[in-house]
Amino acid sequence: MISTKGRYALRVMLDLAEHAANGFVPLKDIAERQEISKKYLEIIVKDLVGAGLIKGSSGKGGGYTLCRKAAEYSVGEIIEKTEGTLAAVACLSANAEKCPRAGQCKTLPLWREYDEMVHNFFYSKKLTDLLPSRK
Amino acid sequence: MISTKGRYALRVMLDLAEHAANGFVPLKDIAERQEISKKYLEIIVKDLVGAGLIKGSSGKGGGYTLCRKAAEYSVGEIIEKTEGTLAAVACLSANAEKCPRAGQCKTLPLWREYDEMVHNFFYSKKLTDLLPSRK
DNA sequence: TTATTTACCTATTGACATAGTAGGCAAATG
DNA sequence: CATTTGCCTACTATGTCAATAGGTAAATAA
Repeated sequence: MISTKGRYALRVMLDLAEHAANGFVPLKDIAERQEISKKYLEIIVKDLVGAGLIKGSSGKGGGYTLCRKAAEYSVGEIIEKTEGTLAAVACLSANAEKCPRAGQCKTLPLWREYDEMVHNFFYSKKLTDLLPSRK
Repeated sequence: MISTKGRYALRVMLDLAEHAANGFVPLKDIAERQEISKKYLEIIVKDLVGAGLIKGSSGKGGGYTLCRKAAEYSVGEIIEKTEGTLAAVACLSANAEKCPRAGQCKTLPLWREYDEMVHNFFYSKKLTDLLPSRK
């Protein structure tokens, strides 16, 4: 299950994309618009900054802003960076130790297939796909 | 993420399907073949029995057996029954309280689409799809 | 009838993750 | 130099995960 961390991160990214014109967007504003505790968001944006997805600027007139254009972000990388992994089962997680039963495991191919499907789904979805199209 | 409970449940079901000819299969045998603690498996088969997927018989010559033919089980129902839900995000879980932001939530359609994809994937996969085809 | 084999039941545990909160320091601007 | 902002460490309550422990009940075979 995708936790609040990943889901909130996505909402923060969307909020930043929508207010990109304003330059740096203060976290306080995002917290109010998204109705999420600012304190909790601090943890999440820290991850996003650490992952190089957004950047922050201190002081008056500061806030956060995207590093790239909205269309260049996939939902997958946002979730993966904040959630830690996109893997659906522990055996397929990046830091998983090698399972001794892998060779004879009848379920492993299923998990692989699932994992690939999920990966494709989220990495083909761009941030702009979630934005309202302005005509 | 799909936990051990759902994954082990699937392996138990596959084991039962492979040894269906023998009638009731003792949990002890399954535990040994699958290299999973019998004690832990007890919890899992209890769920499976409760969900009406398998049935147990006490005493010598007893064990567990499938209620239907292997081809009539979808992987989805096995995981859903043992895992509690197949929902990828809390907002889409069956017992979720109505989110007041649902109307304006820009991410909800994404989760719905994802949820549908996952549901279709697992419900279209049958137990027999994971079994080696004997020629 | 009694020993054995099996399922089935309740309770408990340690480790870890989740979803935050609290209280500050550092930097930038007006 | 006061205010606004980001940034940092620490703490906590609650819950879930993955088991283990120690039984009772039922069915069968000797």
